[in-house]
Amino acid sequence: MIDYNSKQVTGSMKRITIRDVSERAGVSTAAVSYVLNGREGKVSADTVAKVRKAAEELNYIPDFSARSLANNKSKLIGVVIPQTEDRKQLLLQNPFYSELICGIEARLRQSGYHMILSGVEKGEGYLDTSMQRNLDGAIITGIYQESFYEDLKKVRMPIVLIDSYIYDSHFDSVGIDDELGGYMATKHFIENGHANIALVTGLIRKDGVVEKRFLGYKRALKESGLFYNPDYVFEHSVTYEYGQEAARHIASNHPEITAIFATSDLMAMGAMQGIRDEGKEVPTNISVIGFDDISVARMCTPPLTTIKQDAIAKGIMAAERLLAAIEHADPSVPAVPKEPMAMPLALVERQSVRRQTF
Amino acid sequence: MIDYNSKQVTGSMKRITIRDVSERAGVSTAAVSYVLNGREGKVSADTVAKVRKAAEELNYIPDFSARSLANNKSKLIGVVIPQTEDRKQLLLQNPFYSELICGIEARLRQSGYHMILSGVEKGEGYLDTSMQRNLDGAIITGIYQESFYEDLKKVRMPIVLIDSYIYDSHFDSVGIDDELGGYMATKHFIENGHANIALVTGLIRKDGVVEKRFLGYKRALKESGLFYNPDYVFEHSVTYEYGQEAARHIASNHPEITAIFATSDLMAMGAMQGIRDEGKEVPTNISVIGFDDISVARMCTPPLTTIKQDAIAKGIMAAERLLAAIEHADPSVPAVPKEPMAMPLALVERQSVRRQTF
DNA sequence: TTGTAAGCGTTATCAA
DNA sequence: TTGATAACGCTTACAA
Repeated sequence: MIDYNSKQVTGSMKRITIRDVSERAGVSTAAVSYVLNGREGKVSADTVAKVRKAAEELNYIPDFSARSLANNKSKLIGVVIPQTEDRKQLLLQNPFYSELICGIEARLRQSGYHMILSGVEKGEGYLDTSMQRNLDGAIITGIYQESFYEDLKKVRMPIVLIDSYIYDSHFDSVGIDDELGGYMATKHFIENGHANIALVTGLIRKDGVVEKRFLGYKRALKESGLFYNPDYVFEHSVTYEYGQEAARHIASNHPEITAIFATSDLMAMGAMQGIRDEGKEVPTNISVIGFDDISVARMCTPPLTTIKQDAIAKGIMAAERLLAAIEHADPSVPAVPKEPMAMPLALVERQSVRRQTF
Repeated sequence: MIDYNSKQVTGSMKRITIRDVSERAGVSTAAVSYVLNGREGKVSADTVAKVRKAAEELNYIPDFSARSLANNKSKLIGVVIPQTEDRKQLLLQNPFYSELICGIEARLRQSGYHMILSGVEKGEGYLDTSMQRNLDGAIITGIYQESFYEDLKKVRMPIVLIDSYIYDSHFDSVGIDDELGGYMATKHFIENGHANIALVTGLIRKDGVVEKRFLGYKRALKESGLFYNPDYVFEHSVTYEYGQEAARHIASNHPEITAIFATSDLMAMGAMQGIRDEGKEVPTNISVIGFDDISVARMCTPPLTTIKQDAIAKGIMAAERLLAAIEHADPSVPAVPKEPMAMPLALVERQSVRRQTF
């Protein structure tokens, strides 16, 4: 029995290198490199066997830094998610992002990549990080100022944007049909007899998902011949607290409003609380629809009707497309720009919407 | 698909190296290295100025892979969190872990480190990753089989364990006084007149946080002369669903039970739903206390009374101690085992506990 | 105070 | 098929 670890591990011992393996196998380092990288066609079966045996016995573990230096491949993917405004922390509080990350990480690891998860300081770029770390690619979620994307275009690596409507040949992109989602929610209210429907939302920014949901909201109203009232749009931050605040205002100042479409479940849950704060009931007095279908949506009281999207699947898909782009390193194959990927969407009926009767 | 290999993109991006900087500044690469690493005492003020200017003009960005190769410092920290059993995904669904990650990432980035966030396959080790990436340190959350820790001891880097009761001189550790938390919750029930208190919990594993909370539960009972009934312990998985299931069972089969202590908020929320499923009310018929104070705890109905811990602060603290260990690492001096760090705890009274009267 | 040059571990080119 | 060997970009003795 060989003690594989004794050399490697004992505090003062040196790292096992490809050279150690080559010596033990009685071949060159080049041969070892070939075998260990699957280019076995370049060496004899005998050599392959010897190398494998030696590597196994020595418990050889490659050094990715050296690899990265030599061939510019780091097996490292940068993942960027938005931060909270005030504190400098990731917006992981929103379960939607957590699920996204779960999907991304799982898929990446499955292919032997690691994920560097980070936020980005306001106004800072990501170019430095991508160059320092020799990133093989990046997945960017959220929406940033234009200069951020301009920077990103300069760097030579595949990039997948999640939930962005910036269509540029430099970026691949994965999202959902947000306009449709906004339409579906609003339409559902209308079909249930609601006419005065408020929109509670985060900042409506150009090229952001929220803008599209807003557009869908307006389309549904228009299609049904309903009046679009700007006073019914409550726009601020994507937080439970703002949802609550907006709903309180609605419940106390707008008796005619019978429905609230919140562009995220977090806000919808806040809204339900706000309604209750004013002594009213969901959905008896005011109905609510959310967006995302985060896991707590089914756990709250009443369970929330919402537009479901599968964040984990979204993350997996983004990773998948990024990996495809990275591994498609064949310069001879001409580039075919991909259509942005739109993931499926569904209305999940639970108990926060009431059928209005007159 | 986008063609990342097109000439225009490739051609324009030749990497600026330390050599380019040295040539432009008219000094040696050594001088540049000194200046850029803050060892300015080794060179003249004039040289410092020239180097800074040249680096600035060329927009020099160091290559961390090369740096890592040369001096074994990667500025990379591995962060490990548990995975779901069935699917191979991170347990980020539990908001508690999300918050932990927020804290860790923010603190790490502040000091110029990056975080590789990953799960670990069942039965797999972390040794490979740590060697491949030349990690400067690692933060491990959750509890794993013993061989995992044995592996970890072999690798020469500082490691901080979060929420583990494995006290070993190889590891620093950050947690809370879980026994006290369990005691506080149970005591609160007792002070409010409850005598038949159920425990709903994840698997009680040796050295795990749950075991300690369980111990605190028993201590409180004993101290008050109450009978500890093993039938009142419902032990399975840390999920909303199990909390719900257990509570249903309790509500329908144990009319004498008036209180449920759930060892996580997620389970507590499930429990509240389960109680309602059986046509009973919280806290009118059954009171509930949770653990963690995740953000939804205050959003649910009724707002949940719980043992609050600050996950973000916990993450920051863990990162802080890891950085301290890394930066004062003196290879010649054996590490001085630190006392495990215990973060503060508090009972947050909301509306899920009723005062029993007889 | 400065510069030269020898590593660090891999990959990949090019003769043999 | 093979095996030297020159990069890759940086740090750091060691010389000058």
